[in-house]
Amino acid sequence: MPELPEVETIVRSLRGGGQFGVPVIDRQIAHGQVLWEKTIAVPTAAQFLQEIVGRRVKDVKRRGKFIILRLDQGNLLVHLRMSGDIRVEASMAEQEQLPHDRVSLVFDDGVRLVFNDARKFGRMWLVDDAAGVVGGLGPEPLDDSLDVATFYAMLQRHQRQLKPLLMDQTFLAGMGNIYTDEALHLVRLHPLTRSHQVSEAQAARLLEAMRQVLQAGIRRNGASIDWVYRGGQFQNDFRVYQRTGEACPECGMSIERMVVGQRGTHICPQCQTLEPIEEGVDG
DNA sequence: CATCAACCCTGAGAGC
DNA sequence: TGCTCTCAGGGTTGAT
Repeated sequence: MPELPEVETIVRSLRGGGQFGVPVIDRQIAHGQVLWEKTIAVPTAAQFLQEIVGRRVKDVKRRGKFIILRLDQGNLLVHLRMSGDIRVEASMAEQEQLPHDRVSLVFDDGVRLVFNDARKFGRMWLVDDAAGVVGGLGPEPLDDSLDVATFYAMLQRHQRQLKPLLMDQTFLAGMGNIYTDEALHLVRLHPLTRSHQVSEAQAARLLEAMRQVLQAGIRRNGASIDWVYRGGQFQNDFRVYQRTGEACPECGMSIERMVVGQRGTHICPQCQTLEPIEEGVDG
């Protein structure tokens, strides 16, 4: 499931130097094709096809789990949701229509960017102002401007279950199911811990743990789960995610699966208890 | 405000 | 083999 590290990997590729080989920056869109209309969230598919013509990609950025292609006029935003993926085909020879292709953009030199999405949850927006789409997002967890005091204060403002709160994109932008489970295990916090009961010391360690797993994910080009998302290696480093029944890397206890906020959640029942642990938490 | 169910979808795995 | 059923999962919406 594309989360921050997977999206970051794709953004870096689109900028050049990544697995796509061909950067899209400075390329001009000659025309587009929409094979599944609902993929275009804004405007209508027909308007999108009309308005996208002639626009040039000036930059590619990430905000939370959104890919933002800054154009010479306006912005094209992409959210991969569950199963979205982007590929760039350099030459006509390698261009082919694959199952689940939803939108393709052909540049004036023949290079093609294709949005493929088996589950059809992914969306694209063509808007003047990106803030209209991503304006409500919380801070970036990897941004240095998010310090411990700020993060602790954010947790104090809510009395919610920790895991759903961390995954709430208006609270923090980019955390998904995988990296949240991994970070919580790293700091031995139970996913049902009430956010306002997290101490400042725990908040500091949690922020550090989130950064640690996100950066590890980026270094490994993201995580490839099942058939979704290709090229990542971070799935080999999972501590608890999808490791139900396997031994906790810290204590050897069997990893358990539970449901929190309607999401499959993986914890070590020995390391991550709901009762506050005053001793031996450091690790 | 916090929580939850339903919804959008389809591949995959289980059960038969 | 092949059919049917169930589920996962990010995010939105509406209800409690």
